[in-house]
Amino acid sequence: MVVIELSDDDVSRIFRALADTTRRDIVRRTLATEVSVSQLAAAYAMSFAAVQKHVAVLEEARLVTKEPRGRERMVRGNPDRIHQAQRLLDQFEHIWRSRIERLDALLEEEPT
Amino acid sequence: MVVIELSDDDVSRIFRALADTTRRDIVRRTLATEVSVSQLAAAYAMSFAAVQKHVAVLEEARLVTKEPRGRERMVRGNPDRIHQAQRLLDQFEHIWRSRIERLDALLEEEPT
DNA sequence: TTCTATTACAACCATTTGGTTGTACGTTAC
DNA sequence: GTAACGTACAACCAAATGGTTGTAATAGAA
Repeated sequence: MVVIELSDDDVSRIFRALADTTRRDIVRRTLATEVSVSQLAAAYAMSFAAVQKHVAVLEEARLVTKEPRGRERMVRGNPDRIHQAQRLLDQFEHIWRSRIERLDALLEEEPT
Repeated sequence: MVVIELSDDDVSRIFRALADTTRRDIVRRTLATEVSVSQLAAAYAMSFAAVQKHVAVLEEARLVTKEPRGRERMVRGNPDRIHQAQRLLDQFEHIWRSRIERLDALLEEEPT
């Protein structure tokens, strides 16, 4: 696992990309199996172009990759990126935990 | 820990709220210590009203709570909600892992 | 070659977002 | 009581978002 430093904009792009039901569903599908853009488009009640745009947003966030296969573009979910997002949330939990530790330390202080 | 069922809109709201640098910073600050809205506002190069709106977005996503204290409104980060977001990402990883298992099973199949 | 499927991309539109300023209101301090 | 502080909220604005339709290019099938 290569540890990549995420810029603030990267982080925003990742969460932004995940903030849409259709896009989350696309991530699920492309993590489960490899599918073409047109196969994805067939699954949703919206135009092909709309789905194409959703895939583009996910691609910019690097949550999926697109690979040409004949005339199709196969979309693959990127589990590494999901993992990175998880680690971001971990950092929040660390902040919270260290707060609790500080409070505990206060309570344990000997009254002078 | 109470396990709450998150609606699709809830999930969108959570990720949407986290898709902004200022808001992520507010979450960090309010997980670390309790701060008033005006204290938060003082930390950023934008108007009080703008920060107020950011807090409102976080509040709608239940990532923070606001509690009146005198004339101030104290903002507290909600670690439970962060945890829920983490579990959402966990689900994506499960999908990925079960794909790998399927592929492994295929490879292990006896050629007939 | 010709037809069809898949994709790319531009132009357009309504709504949302992230910011602003201004005004009003309750609370604390003097 | 009055001034200052902290908040709420409305109105406004530019830019981004999520959708549409239409057109063009490329690859595969007939």
